Amino acid sequence: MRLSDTLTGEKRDFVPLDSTVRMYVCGITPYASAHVGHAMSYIVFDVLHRYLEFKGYNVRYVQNFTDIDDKLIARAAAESATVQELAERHIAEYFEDMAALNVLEADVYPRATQEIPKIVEVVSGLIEKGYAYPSGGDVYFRVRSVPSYGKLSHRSLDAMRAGARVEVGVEKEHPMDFVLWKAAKPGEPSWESPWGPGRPGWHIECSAMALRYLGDSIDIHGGGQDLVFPHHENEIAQSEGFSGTEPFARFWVHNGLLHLDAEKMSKSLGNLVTIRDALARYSSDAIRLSVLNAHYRGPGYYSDEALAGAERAAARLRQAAFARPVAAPPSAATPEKERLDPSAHRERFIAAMDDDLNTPQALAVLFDLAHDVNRDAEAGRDVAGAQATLLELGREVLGLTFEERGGGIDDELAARVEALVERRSELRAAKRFADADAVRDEIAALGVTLTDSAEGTTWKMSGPS
RNA sequence: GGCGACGUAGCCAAGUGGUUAAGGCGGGGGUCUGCAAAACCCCUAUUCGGCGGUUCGAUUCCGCCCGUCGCCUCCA
Repeated sequence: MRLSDTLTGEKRDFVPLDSTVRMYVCGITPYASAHVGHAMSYIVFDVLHRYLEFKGYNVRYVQNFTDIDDKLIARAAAESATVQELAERHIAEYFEDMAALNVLEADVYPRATQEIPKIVEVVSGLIEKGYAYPSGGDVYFRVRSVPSYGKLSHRSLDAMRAGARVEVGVEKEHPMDFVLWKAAKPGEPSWESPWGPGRPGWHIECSAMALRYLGDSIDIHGGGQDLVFPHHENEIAQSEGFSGTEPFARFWVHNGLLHLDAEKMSKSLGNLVTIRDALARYSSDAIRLSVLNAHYRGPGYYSDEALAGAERAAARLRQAAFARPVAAPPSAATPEKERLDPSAHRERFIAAMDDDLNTPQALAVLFDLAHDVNRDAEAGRDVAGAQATLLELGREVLGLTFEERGGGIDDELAARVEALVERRSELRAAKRFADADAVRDEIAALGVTLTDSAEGTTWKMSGPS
């Protein structure tokens, strides 16, 4: 398959270093609930993860939690909780959110606070090699020691320095030098180190964890586009400086950012919708479909209109996957020509995914397949094999569940609806249609939609309000 | 200001130097139904922001312009 690499700006053939693909994706800083922008990113990398395994690769997937930083400290203080309590709560919530979105688990979820020895080792190594220097209890990375600094984000130190918002710290040699280790302030969580009590700076934890769990050279390093600079740029400087191995990551994969009302969604702007908010209104499949409908490198857009449309689209795939042929049930005796052969669709799907994870195109193939399944099922042909392919590709590769949004119906309501449905059926049998329609209106007022068929009447909760 | 991305039907969104420019939503028509709903089927861009250029031929390559957005500060 071909994959885009932010560093070279090229789309190249992806070949892992050895039989196991090493993939590291930056995780969250657990100081608040994850929002749908996070959902977009982790769904994208989930699909990459799934597709690599679908292709037969072994994947070792590492995703971190940066469970110590300024915002965590500030938020914990505001809530009179410890940093650890706050982090644990949001990490637990994150796992629930990901499970609800049908995101497969990574193999390792290291946490910054549990990797202090490795972090200290990396910082020490960087000092020894001249890439870093202690200063007043802090330790800084010396950006001028890396001539290629800026190679990922395609900018030069001079250009960055020209930026008006860079402040020169008194204890730094260069304004772009960034902190590896921060001296502890009173009351803050801290760990012992050769430079005194302190805590890791922002970027170092990812270098330490990637080096520890995946080695000096990894195949894929992923994250949102907003991490390209400074986070990933600094990770490269730290990791390559420490290990002496280039490249630290062979493919840098960045997803575009999710927008809400024409602006990117972010914690700092406050314009966010949490994953729980979204899941309360839309199915996991709808959320995934809305993400995968656009290429991962471009921006995504969250809106009720888009999600409602995706919900309908999800229902369309589900319908086709479980549609029953109108004629005789399929059997082994079914002539070849009376069967829908999905192999061409399958090839097109794989070709699309092979081309830098072109999920919009892959999805289009699935919709084409759904269309053919419906048409042929109507004509009485055997579509079982095609349906199996639809389910297989949708579930295994795209992480769709083909299930409706679950839960939310209590027994009392169900009993009431059942009784009303029964009454309406009796009225219909008696051809008292006006009365039957009145009952239907009553049922509709409860937020329930009825579906009549030859086998009887079924009901379900209407779509999101 | 520097660097970068993008502008395709009512909306979302793939894609290609040249036969009919994917797919989804929405909309229109039809099948089914007591009527509906749901579901399914059919239809729905002579055209790809604007102006030039290269070319036999450009939506696709180049230049300029207009517009939107991102990064340069915490962010997936």
